Amino acid sequence: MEDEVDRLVAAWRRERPDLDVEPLEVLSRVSRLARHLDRARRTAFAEHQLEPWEFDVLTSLRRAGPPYQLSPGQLLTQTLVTSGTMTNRIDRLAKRNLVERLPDPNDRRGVLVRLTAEGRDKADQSLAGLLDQERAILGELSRQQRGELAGLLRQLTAPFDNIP
Amino acid sequence: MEDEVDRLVAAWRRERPDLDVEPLEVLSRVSRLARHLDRARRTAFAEHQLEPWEFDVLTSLRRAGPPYQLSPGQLLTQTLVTSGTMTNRIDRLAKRNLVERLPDPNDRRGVLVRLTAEGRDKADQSLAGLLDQERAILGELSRQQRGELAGLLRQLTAPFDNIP
DNA sequence: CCACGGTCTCTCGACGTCAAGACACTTGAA
DNA sequence: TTCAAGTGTCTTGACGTCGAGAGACCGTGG
Repeated sequence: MEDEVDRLVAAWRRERPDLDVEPLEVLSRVSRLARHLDRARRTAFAEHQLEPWEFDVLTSLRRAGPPYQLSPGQLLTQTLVTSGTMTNRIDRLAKRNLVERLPDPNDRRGVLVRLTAEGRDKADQSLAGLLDQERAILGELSRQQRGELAGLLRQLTAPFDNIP
Repeated sequence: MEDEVDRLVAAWRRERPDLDVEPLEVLSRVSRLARHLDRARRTAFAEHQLEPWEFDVLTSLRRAGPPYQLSPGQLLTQTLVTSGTMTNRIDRLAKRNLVERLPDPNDRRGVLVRLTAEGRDKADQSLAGLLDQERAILGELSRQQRGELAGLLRQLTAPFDNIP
């Protein structure tokens, strides 16, 4: 089965035979697949009246375990957005009563963001829905292939996640 | 080497041992890696005074081969953006004299977007830079591993690229 | 005890994207 | 020929993100 990247690579080989475009076979697929996933997630979350960005923040807090609170800075590294964006996100989630902002008792510059009961429910419900959808997408692959894929991707993400 | 997704999955297994979160091992890595790549591309293109979205459009036209022209609709499917976004992109690229808009001789609703000589140069220069950067990122993997990874990713992208 | 660089969060303005709809044109069937 | 449905592009308004910088606070070294 051919995909858009196969066509893209073939076109480059025709137009620029002097270049080695092999890296695109991997990384263009990563970028394009991520865009497809974004769209699929958006429609999946719509059932729960949730935007993808809301899911990202709520589930980061949910994963932290009781008492379900993290600093904005910790949320930054998990969600890969800038600080201005995170401030905005927390504002909107607080307005919807899904999270609340508390002063950090150990650092008066800091703030802690805590999940409300309502926010926790939303996180739990939408996670189940997301996993169902992702299982369907991965249905193409055998269990072993999924394992291989995860391992290869880890080798690429690890440098980004550990060095900076 | 551990990455952020390993930590994420471990946290879910602790907090929600009732759920099978294995799909995240693959798809969360895809999404996160794509964000890292976006950032890396942004800084790489800055040397050429080019934004990632400009690169996407210019190289789509470049790949088309002489006379380097495509309809906005064809550009949509290649870049995975909406039509309103593409109109806006073409406007800005035209203002920078990197592309020009021509009436489609075969369809009076239609428009053709053509690369200017300047636009073609930009595309060629920035592609070489991108490939260098991507090769560095993929340096972690052997040639054979890159091939496996590309093949597995193709299985996931093909349904998105062919069905809709 | 003070000073200073580092850290944390927030503010602000500019920008790019999206979704939905408007409009003009095309196509195929009656 | 005519008309209705389909197609291709553009317009509009709302929204989310980014980057740079400000302000408050921490902590180490002198």
